[in-house]
Amino acid sequence: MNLRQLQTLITIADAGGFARAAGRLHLSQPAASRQIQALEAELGVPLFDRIGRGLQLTSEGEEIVRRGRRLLQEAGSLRDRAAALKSGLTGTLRVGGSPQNIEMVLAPFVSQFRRWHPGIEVHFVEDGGARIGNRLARGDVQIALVTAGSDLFAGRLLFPTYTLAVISSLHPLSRRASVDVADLADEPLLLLNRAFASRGWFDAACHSADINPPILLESGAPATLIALAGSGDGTAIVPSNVNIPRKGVKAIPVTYRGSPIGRWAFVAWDRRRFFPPFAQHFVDELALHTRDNYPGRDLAKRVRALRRPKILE
Amino acid sequence: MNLRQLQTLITIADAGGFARAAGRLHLSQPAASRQIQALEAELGVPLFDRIGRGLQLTSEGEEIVRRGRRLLQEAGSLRDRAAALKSGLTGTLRVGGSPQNIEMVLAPFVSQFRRWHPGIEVHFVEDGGARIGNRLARGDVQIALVTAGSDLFAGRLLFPTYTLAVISSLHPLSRRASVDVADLADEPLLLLNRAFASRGWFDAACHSADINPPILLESGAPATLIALAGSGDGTAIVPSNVNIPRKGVKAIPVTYRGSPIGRWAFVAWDRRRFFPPFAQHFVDELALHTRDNYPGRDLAKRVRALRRPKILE
DNA sequence: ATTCCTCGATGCAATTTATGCATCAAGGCA
DNA sequence: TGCCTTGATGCATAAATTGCATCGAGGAAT
Repeated sequence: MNLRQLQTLITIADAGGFARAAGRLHLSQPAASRQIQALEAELGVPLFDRIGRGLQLTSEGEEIVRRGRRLLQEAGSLRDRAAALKSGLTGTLRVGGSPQNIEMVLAPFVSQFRRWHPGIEVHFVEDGGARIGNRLARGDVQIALVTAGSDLFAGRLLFPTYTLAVISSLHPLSRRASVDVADLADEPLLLLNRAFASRGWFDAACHSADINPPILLESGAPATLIALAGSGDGTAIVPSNVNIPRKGVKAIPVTYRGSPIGRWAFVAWDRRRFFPPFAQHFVDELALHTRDNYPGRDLAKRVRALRRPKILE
Repeated sequence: MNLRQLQTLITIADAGGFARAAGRLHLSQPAASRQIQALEAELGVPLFDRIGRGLQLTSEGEEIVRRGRRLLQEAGSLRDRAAALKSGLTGTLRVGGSPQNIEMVLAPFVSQFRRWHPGIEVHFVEDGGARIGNRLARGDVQIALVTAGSDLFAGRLLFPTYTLAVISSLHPLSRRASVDVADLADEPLLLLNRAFASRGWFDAACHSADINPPILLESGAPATLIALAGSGDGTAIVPSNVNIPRKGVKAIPVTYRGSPIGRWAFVAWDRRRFFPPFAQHFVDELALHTRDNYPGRDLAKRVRALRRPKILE
């Protein structure tokens, strides 16, 4: 059985004759005749009563035609869908990021992206910032917001992410424009756990500076750390892409030897995989969007007064 | 696009590799590879990311696979349905007959037939007894209950249909075992219209006997005629397949030159058309059923005492 | 009754399509 | 580094589809 044969069958049924149908299908009459013969042979059921000059579907034929119509319709819809996917106006896009980046960067952008590309279904995949890269390599996501790259990935820079010290407004350090890791040597610290990429940067800086500050709490929830810092219980170290309340606390860039600690966030995709057109649009528009909108942008001017953050990779 | 290609695509997606899938499909690996290439070329969308040793569907591929599954499932269901139709256990049967025959013969039988063949859908097509033959020739019905045949039709005898005179029990003729058309010469008659085949038989007999009885009423409703006859308003001439009440009236066979006037009813079908197995069953079982059950059977003994009715065709 | 015309079926040759074999290039693994 | 597996490709072969010419049958017109 064959979509072609079914198409022929239906055309013959509609046209009321082999010759007429063959014309419509740009086929010769014998070809149509043989297609129906093959179909009848395979299904084991006569589809037409050949009565003299006329031609009429058997009751079996009628049923096959009904079902064949449905089948062809569905096949057509598949073709249409493929064309839509090809055009880039439709498709499914899985985007990965850390919970913070999804909340602060991707979600706001995607709500706009969805309006501009109603055919594209965007799905978020959330994972710790340190594990997003694997997800991308494995193909779980087509696009990821990361701070560390790989040869396998192509990418595009978006915005810098700094390491911030969040302290109570009453704290003596809160008047400073920046804090060096050395200054934190004796501060009781509120740190994120190692699932956060930013934790790695801070640990590395502490190691290099040869300091070992006391760790009061290690958490997976930045908000918890910030709340404790607000109560004066210590200094929270968080990346600049977290949501920081306007009142009660101050966020101050952390530096090491005068340079802010951080990485550029960039949007990455897998070089080895097919990268559909709408994914390219996503990347382009995201880059445009984050030129002016990204978490911690209000700190950027203060940071630029120090020095440009180091970019790895 | 092709059902075969879709099957291959899906098998590859499930098996996770061209070679493995090719094995399952009893195909060589290059053949599978080329089918996918053709599909990708036609749809214009890459279906797989070939990453090193591994293989993974693109998001487009995933969607095509989903839809392909549905398509193949529907195709399978079409095949199954065709097999069922072939087996003769399922199908649609359109049966034609006069309203009287449908009411008195077909409906009672079909309610039994449906129990024995739950897969067969039986539809009735009702028309005047004189027009059923055309319906059969045109293909509107596959099977018809008729009294007049044709070279085009095959058929099987079922039961005799006599012409009856229905009169009030008070009428002087009501004691007789039979009535000759000649006896009706001066009776006021209640006749069916010419859509009824039986009307033709009676007219022919009157013409042969050279009589011209007064026609009181010509109707399409046998019950009306019988009701009037019951009130003593005349003699109703009806075929023996109508429903005759037990009280108030007597039904007496009408003869011409000593022979009852009538035809054998038979079940007919179109020689030129495919006759599915279940239709054959229908005919066989209907013949069996009407051996002992047919309208007017209680009169049959009285008629046999006269002479066997003439059968035309 | 006869002739003509149309329709679908069939024989046959040609072409297009699909397949298998052998082989290649690339990536993963020991 | 060498080996093994995986998918892609060149090429020859096999299978299928198709078109042309033609046949036989059934209607329609004369």
